Amino acid sequence: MSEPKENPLEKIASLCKRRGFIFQSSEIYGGINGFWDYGPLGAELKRNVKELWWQTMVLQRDDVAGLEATIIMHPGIWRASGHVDTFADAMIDCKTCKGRFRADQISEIPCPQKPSKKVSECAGEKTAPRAFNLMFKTCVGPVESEENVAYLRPETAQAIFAQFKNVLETSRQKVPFGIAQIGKAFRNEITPRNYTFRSREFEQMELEFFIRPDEVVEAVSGSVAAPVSKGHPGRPGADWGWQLWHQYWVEERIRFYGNIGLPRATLEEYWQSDQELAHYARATVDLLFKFPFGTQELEGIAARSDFDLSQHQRFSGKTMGVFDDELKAAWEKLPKERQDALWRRYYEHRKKYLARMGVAEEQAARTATDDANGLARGQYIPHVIEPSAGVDRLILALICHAYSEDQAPDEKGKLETRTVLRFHPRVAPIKAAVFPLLKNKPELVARALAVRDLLRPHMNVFYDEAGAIGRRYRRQDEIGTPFCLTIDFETLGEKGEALKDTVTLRDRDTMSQERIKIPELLSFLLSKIH
RNA sequence: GCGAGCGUAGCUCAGUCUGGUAGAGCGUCACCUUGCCAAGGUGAAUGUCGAGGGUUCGAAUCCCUUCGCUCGCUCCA
Repeated sequence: MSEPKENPLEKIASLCKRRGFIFQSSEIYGGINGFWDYGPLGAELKRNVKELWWQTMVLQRDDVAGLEATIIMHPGIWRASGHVDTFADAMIDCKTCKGRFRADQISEIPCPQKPSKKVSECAGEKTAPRAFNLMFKTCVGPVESEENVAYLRPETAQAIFAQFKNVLETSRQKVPFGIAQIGKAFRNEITPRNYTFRSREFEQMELEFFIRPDEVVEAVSGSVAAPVSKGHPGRPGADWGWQLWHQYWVEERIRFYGNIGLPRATLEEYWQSDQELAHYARATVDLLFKFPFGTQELEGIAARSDFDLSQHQRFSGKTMGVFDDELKAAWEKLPKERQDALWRRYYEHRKKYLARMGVAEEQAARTATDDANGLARGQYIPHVIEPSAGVDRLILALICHAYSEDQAPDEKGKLETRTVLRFHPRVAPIKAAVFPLLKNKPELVARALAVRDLLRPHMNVFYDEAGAIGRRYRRQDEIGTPFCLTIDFETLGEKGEALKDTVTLRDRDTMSQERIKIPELLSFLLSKIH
């Protein structure tokens, strides 16, 4: 109880609170489980990360468009996505064996303690069936009733699918292209754990990248390029099928993490096995980070086939298909046997999907035939590659990775522990701190404020004149500020013309100092933070 | 949801067993000092001891409830 904290996560949580990165939500009322607030520095850090993602995924590309959808949507969306069914099972707990079972399965599942008997027959004391819904529920309109129940979205992805046609028509994009969104999502987790890692309210950065089905690629390009090696496959080609697109996005995402200070070596790629894959997924790669509490997922890059758009097409009755004039033109020129082969493959995929979703055999065959006939008219439902990242767990990963303690000599040469957040300058909440060497010298203060004002329009800078200079450096180390600028008597020209108008530039990681001319400061710092 | 442990200042913790109404270190703020890596001096602010209820003349301390945190189960589309 009185032991000093050794768990790194506890040290990090203390630092985050002490310095204003992360607070517990509603703390003055005792807190609320699974909800976290970002303080001044955390808010800057998160803004930087989201801005970099948006820059990388949307603004610096010409094949991705943005979207910002509502949190509350038509409940039909969650029926189509499967969330209402899979989230809303009635569960029964056994007080004897501590097991939890779906109420509709207790006569099939064997009791964990007495496997000879089914759960419904064993002697364990059981609770009444309880609704177990992981989606937050609310009512639209002032009257609370079953008819106006709505849910807070448990993921941002579905809004992208629901608005797919609107975006397609207004953005002047053609498949392959993507729709990106950053936004809040809500899950009523049973056990929020591990600091902010699994929260009930969290933010996602998701891209749904729509591609041609392989049959269409083959019809248009003659063949589907196969992945040849590991690593980034380079610039996208017209003959890429889903496998290359999937590999491309895995590598693009790893690059992104490298650019914000999580190099490849800090991540682990985990390819889900066939047993783990969701039934509609063709492949899913999780990008994992080694948190102090275990190696956990930061992002999943899933090849989701045409499942999502197909579901919304079936449930909404609106077509989610696209018209592709290249396909139409190419199809006409294909020899009959190639047409038939591609038709057959597309037909089988569609029929398999429909059958799995419970569509009757005959109806499935009819619908799949219609779908396959669409190919000749240039019509198909796009497939999708989904890189989906959690912002808050990325923030936590950045802080955990940045956190370090090293030994630095103090004034008397004694070694002291120095706590440093080694953020990449791109994400650091404060880019540069500006100090007058002494605060009781008005010339130094005035000059320091002038340097602050020079930089402030371009980056987040922090001015500090309180305390000894060493203490001010250490304060900035602890919040991850990469550069400190000290205005001293050399700056004022007291040590000769050569040093006039230069400042001390102190580096957070090496603690080394160099002189830099004030007119060169801005371009130097911008080169480091961009 | 179940079981165990914990909750005292911004942070880390002492005080709880043996009821007598709150402390330390660090941090923060102000002033002085300070010529480049947590220096020194003086002063200050901050706790309904997680919350609610009970026992008692008196509760941080004992009891109950509740909320929160941690760990183990469970769950994890």
